Amino acid sequence: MKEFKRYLVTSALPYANGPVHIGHLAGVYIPSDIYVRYLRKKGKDVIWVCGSDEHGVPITIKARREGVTPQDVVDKYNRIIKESFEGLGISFDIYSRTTSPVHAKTASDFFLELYKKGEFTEETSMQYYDEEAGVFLADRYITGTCPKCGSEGAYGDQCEKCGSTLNATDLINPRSTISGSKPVLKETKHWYLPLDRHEAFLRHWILDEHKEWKTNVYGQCKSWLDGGLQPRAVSRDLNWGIPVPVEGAEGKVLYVWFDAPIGYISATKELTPDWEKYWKSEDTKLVHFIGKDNIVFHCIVFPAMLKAHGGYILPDNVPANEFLNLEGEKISTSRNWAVWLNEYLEDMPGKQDVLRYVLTANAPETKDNDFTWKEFQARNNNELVAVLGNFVNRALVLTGKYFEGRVPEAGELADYDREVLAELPRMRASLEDNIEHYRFREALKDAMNFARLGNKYLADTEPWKVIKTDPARVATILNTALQITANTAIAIEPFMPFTTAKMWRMLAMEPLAWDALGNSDIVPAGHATGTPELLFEKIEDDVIEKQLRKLEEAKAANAAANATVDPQKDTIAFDDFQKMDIRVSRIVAAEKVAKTKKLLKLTVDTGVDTRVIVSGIAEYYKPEELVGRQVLVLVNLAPRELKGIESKGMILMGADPTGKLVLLQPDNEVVNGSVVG
RNA sequence: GGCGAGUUAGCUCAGCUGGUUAGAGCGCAUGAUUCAUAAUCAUGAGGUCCCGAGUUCAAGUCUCGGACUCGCUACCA
Repeated sequence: MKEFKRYLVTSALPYANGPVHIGHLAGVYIPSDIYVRYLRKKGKDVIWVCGSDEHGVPITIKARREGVTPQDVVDKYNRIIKESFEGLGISFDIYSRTTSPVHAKTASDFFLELYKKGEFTEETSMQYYDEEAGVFLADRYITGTCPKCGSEGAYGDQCEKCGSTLNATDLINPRSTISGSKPVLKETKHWYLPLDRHEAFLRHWILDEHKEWKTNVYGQCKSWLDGGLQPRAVSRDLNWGIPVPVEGAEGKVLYVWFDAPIGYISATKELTPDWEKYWKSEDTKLVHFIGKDNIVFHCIVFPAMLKAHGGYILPDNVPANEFLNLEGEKISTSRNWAVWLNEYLEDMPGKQDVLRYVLTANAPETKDNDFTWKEFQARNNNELVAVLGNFVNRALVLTGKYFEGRVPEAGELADYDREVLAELPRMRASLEDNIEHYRFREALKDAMNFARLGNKYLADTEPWKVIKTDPARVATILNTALQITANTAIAIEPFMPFTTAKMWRMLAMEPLAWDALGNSDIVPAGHATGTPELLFEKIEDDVIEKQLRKLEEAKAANAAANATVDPQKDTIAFDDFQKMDIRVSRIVAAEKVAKTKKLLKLTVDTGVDTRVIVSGIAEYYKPEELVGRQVLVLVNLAPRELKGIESKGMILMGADPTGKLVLLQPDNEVVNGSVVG
């Protein structure tokens, strides 16, 4: 195995358009914090960088919606995110931001270097341009009528009513959301990073040289590589971001995906003048902690950028986690279904380590996992209070009671004492092995086993009984118990730093180094311990119920806000309506269209004729449920070919605000072909 | 539909390159104990290892087929 002299750890840059929630923590920030705290404690040369990702279209949209500048938005969330990370003890060496001047220069230079080396290709295309505002319009800045379902308010990249992916140029009657004016098509030039050029290299580097990567990461990479890599645009027409630093690129900025990972480099530069030692020495171990949505960027795109630039090292590992659900449902910012870190810190003061513990114990390391408040309560009460808190309390209370708080001298060790103490180095080895292989759930169990061992030791040796007959033996027992206590404090530190600090205070000791772990002579005899306090307190039902209520309320409030009905469309003449020929028709046959998820091929008797209509309702209706039913059909819609089948007409459906579709059918059976109007 | 990941005790998960009675934590039951935040310790119950076929002396572990869950991707009036 390769020997590394130093470590460079990065964590995915949080996007600065909202606070951080438990999903982010469990997936990325807590695992990386554990890893880094462990390395530091071992005395390794390690730096850990992170920061806010502050560019990109969603931030500009949020700013516009709130009537503030993009800078205001990112300032606000950068502050909230940074403070709440600090509150939870997430110990970055630097938390920077992609709007920093150092980053602007770094990203700009990076682009220029690739540009000079001929690593980009250029392509010219037609895009919408707002003449009033004088800017090219990103897809999200254009609305219009959806060419597919005809509803108003579709965006340039997607119609949220029907879910279609669109090209901005397909929109009927497009309008700029900035000025409201009608945009014009104008030529624009963009730069692309031809990932396909790096495919052979990436294939070898990942598939041959990094078989040890987690299966989800390796599999995802293989999937992308096997599918063939495409050139990716690195620039966009936007006025929020880092300007493309070449001539003729006015009004163009670096695309966020290109800009953001360079943020790791910029942050390192801001942190230390020695940054090159970390980024450009083969004996540095680079590790990217990310969520599964970021795999392609950190395993394919960013390495390709670094390779194309030259001089940079590539990641040794990319431990990506899966997603965390909340009470059985996907965490969703837009539906406000989340536990936000900043709110947790306010609602549960002093309970940072409880959250750190629960999210580590239940981390989505191999598959999506579920966070429930009930489990949070159970883990706190049955594991932290009962096992860890209780053991530490017992050891110290007994010492206080029998030896006035002074660590007693150990006499001759019994065989059993030696057996128990011999466990300590073994447990340390397992703990280290698990952390170094990014198995933090298992590692946490190892750490907790120190406290379990202590509880068992006390139960087996029964000092409260022995004290009556053999106080000297009790001195040995409690000395041993206190050695285990100090070991526990060291073992849990990467996971629960606040608790460890409390334990040193209770032991009245300076924190011991990682190297002390596994030893049984680390608490000196005669030392006076401090006053025992409770490490954790029980969490009662009402606290949990309050959190559950809070979630339900947020969800209800959000549903109410989203239930808004579209405003009425423009008035039309009777003639316009008359043009539509809607008939009551009967579905006579239905089958799934092969190789699609949503499409059904329906054969309908319209009274006029029997024809085929392809409809995207497979997610809501099974074919056999439909046969025999009467529905309303727009029969004179221009035919359209879908998946090679000519679809003649449209089944009329009702759509609720979430986009769910329902059939409309006549109150009574009527003859097929009956006119609707 | 294509691709990736997952499916092991009531719950959350370990089980590496196939090899004795399939493991852990929590929960549950019984017992012990009282130093400790009714905490702890011991013992036990509980598993057609998603289903089916195959390879093998031997399969949770390998191969093929299928089901379901999650993600990426394509198609959608």
